[in-house]
Amino acid sequence: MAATPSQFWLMKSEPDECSIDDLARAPRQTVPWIGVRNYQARNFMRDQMRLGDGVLFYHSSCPEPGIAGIAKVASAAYPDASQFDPKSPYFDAKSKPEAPRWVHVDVSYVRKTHLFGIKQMRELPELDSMVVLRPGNRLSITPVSPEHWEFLMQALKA
DNA sequence: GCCAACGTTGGC
DNA sequence: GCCAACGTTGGC
Repeated sequence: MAATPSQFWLMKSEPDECSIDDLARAPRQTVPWIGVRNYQARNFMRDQMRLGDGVLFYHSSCPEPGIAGIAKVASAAYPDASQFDPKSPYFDAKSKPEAPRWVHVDVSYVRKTHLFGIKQMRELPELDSMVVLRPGNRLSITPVSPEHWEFLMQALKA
């Protein structure tokens, strides 16, 4: 049974760090979405994400930015261990184990798509209200409306 | 490597 | 609690 997810997200990942292929090859095809150090993005994961939510897996900061695949939310939010590791680039000296500042969810592979580039996205009037396309948007996690999700599912079939 | 956008920090 | 300086993001 594959219940239709009710909420949708776009999550940016640098393919140098974790590409859609890396996700497909990961143990149980699941990765912990560590390293988010932005409160708004954290709050989406902590307060709004639910198991099974649909995820557009987006490659950023790379030669071909765009949607590279489909994933899903695979856990509730839990503390990000890297914030307590002084050797990690994500270390946060101000975060205490008894009150972790940063949490994250796990994300699981669903399928790879052809790369749907940001340029292509910007050319489609159907998508022009997507949060991720707003000028200067820097949020690594943005909500996606059911309409945009449905449109993209159709567009990504081909 | 440039630069616009914008979140965060810290002095006041 | 304001706001300037600074750092980061991310497309180009």
